[in-house]
Amino acid sequence: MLSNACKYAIRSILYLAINKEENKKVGVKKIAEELETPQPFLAKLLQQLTRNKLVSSAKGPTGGFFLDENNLKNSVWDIIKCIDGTDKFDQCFMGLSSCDDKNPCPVHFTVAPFKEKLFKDFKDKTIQEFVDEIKIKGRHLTLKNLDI
Amino acid sequence: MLSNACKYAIRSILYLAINKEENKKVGVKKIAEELETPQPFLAKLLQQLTRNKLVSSAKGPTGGFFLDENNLKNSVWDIIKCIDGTDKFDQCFMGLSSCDDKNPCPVHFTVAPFKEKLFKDFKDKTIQEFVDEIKIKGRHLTLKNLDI
DNA sequence: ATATTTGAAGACAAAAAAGTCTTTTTTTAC
DNA sequence: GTAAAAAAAGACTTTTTTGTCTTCAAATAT
Repeated sequence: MLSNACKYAIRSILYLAINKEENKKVGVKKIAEELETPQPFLAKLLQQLTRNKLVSSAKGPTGGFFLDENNLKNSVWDIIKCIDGTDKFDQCFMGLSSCDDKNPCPVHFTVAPFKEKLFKDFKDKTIQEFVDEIKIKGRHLTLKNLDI
Repeated sequence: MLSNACKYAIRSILYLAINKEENKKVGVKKIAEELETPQPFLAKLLQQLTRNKLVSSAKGPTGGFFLDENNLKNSVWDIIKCIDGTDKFDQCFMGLSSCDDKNPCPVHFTVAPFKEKLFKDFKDKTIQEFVDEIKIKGRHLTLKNLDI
């Protein structure tokens, strides 16, 4: 559903939001290690996110990526729009060019409510709200902290 | 979620099941036209499905593809296994290598019930049953018969 | 028998996605 | 001021997906 690129992007931003501290910036290297993603590939993604004002960055030593107040007001949906675009979410699960409640494909009524719920999760909540919920409910983004 | 290849394959088989008549075979050309898919690409897929006994075929004039009784006993899941494999269904929506009820990613509890339902739709019902339901409930696979 | 029609098979090509590498620019610490 | 550290930018490569083309094999109608 989402490309690798998009998954990396979402997780990066949630990571930055969760680990946000005043004046702290995080380098690609660190983020890539934590999320276990290919570093140069992630670097490109972070640049794209920065260009689109979903992430903030600073060059030079002590530089890195971080989220400012405005960045935190975006939604996960904004990230998806930036990296993957949202066309694929409008498309029929079985590939029909017209599939809706009136002319449903065989799995339309299984897929439609799911999309509805997922959209709600992604569109309505800001990154900040998403992260607050993650912290309360204990969701995770990386395997690093899991003691097994 | 599903590749184009897989969508074409599923729709082809459902098409053959819906339009099944005694001793009638359908050529790739006809199927590709009806489903509006690239013909040579679909031909390869049908060959793959035939090799895996999900579809039956006959060469020569009046030849073509069709479903025998055994073919109708397969499930949509069998088609997915044949074309895409099922790994992607086991993977986390956000790309975490371990994501389950105990260590859920942020959208785990939105995605999990959907997968559950979708699996049920795809695994439990045979093609025959799937098609019976399609016929009763009036689902569609092509745009050809829709008068707008 | 043979021409024709159809699927089978595999090589080939194009496009998209994923990922790498190198160079440049900016900034900070010394 | 200079060296080092970081992001920015863009060219490049690899892999996967999607799709085409050509040749071969089988079966049928005549």
